[in-house]
Amino acid sequence: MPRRTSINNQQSAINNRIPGATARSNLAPLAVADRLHSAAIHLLRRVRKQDVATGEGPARLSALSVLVFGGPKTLGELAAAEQVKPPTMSRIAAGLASRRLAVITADPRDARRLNIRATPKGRRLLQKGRQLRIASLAAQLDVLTPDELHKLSKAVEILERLLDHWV
Amino acid sequence: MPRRTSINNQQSAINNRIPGATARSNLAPLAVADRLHSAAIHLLRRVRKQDVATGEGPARLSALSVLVFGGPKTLGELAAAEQVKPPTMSRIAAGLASRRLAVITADPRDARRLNIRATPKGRRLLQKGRQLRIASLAAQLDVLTPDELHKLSKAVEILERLLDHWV
DNA sequence: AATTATAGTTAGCTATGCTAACTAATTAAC
DNA sequence: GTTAATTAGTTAGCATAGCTAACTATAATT
Repeated sequence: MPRRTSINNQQSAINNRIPGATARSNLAPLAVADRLHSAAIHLLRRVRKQDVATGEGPARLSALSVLVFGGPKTLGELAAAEQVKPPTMSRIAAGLASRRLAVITADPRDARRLNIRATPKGRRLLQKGRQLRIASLAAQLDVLTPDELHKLSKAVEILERLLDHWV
Repeated sequence: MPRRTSINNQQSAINNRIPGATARSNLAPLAVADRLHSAAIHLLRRVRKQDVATGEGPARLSALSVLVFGGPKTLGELAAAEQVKPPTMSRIAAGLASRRLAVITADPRDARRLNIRATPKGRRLLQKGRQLRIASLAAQLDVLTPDELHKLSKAVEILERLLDHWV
């Protein structure tokens, strides 16, 4: 089987290859951006395969993750965090509630608002799924030398800082 | 606004936080896997925002990308590349054809097969979208020092090698 | 020639995204 | 303190994107 030079998927869409370089100064950032982008796509595509084991769709897992790690949220906050519109989150939240992964209660201070929080069951399911993802990635990292792992770790630090300041 | 320690989205689902370390030897891989995973999620989530400008959904953009960078494919090949089932790809391909982003022809050698190839219009649309993604990422990388950029580049090399040998 | 295997399609389901139009509750104006 | 405006979610209805099961058509085998 020939190795594909470019792969894409549902979570990614646009991909590889070197763009036409314009100014001299940003040639390097463009090239690194291109390869980093591609690597991120392929990496997530692979770890995401573990998610089927949870029996839940990506939107629910993602919203649940925000609830588990970010604490209770109103529907609007959850929609904003997930970058979806309120009607979409309305259905996702209802789905989580129907599966007993979250509970939805009225806000005592403002009857318009809904408070949504993860249940212990939701927490367990999320942790299990997340563990599968991380474990599958860690298993791959295991072949690296300590030096490579260290370099990778340092690069992640750079990325974390970048993401922190991203507009 | 407080910074969320963990974010997730449609393309990601499961996320951050340090898992319970078990054996001593794989503590580091697990920790790096965790942060790398999270960084990849956040990075793609941000660049993906550019995709709306293309006017096409993620599945179509992704399939189109395979066609543009990998050349013509049969429906089955495309389905395999995208990790979806044939009926799903059948509709995606029909969608691409209806938008004149790809053409579907019968294989002259085997009448059961369909040959799907990107049109010039499809190529242009993909390149435009991809450019927006890469440019938005490159713009962020631009704040890095040459040394940081170099370290990032080296880490991407490690990742590329890892992905190459991934089962 | 008959059977089996392969390539895609059709039908029908679920989930996930959207906008537009609505209800209900709160806040602001007067 | 009514009335008006704003805010929070829901409902309805549409499109996309995933699946399985059952089908058609073609090719390969026996």
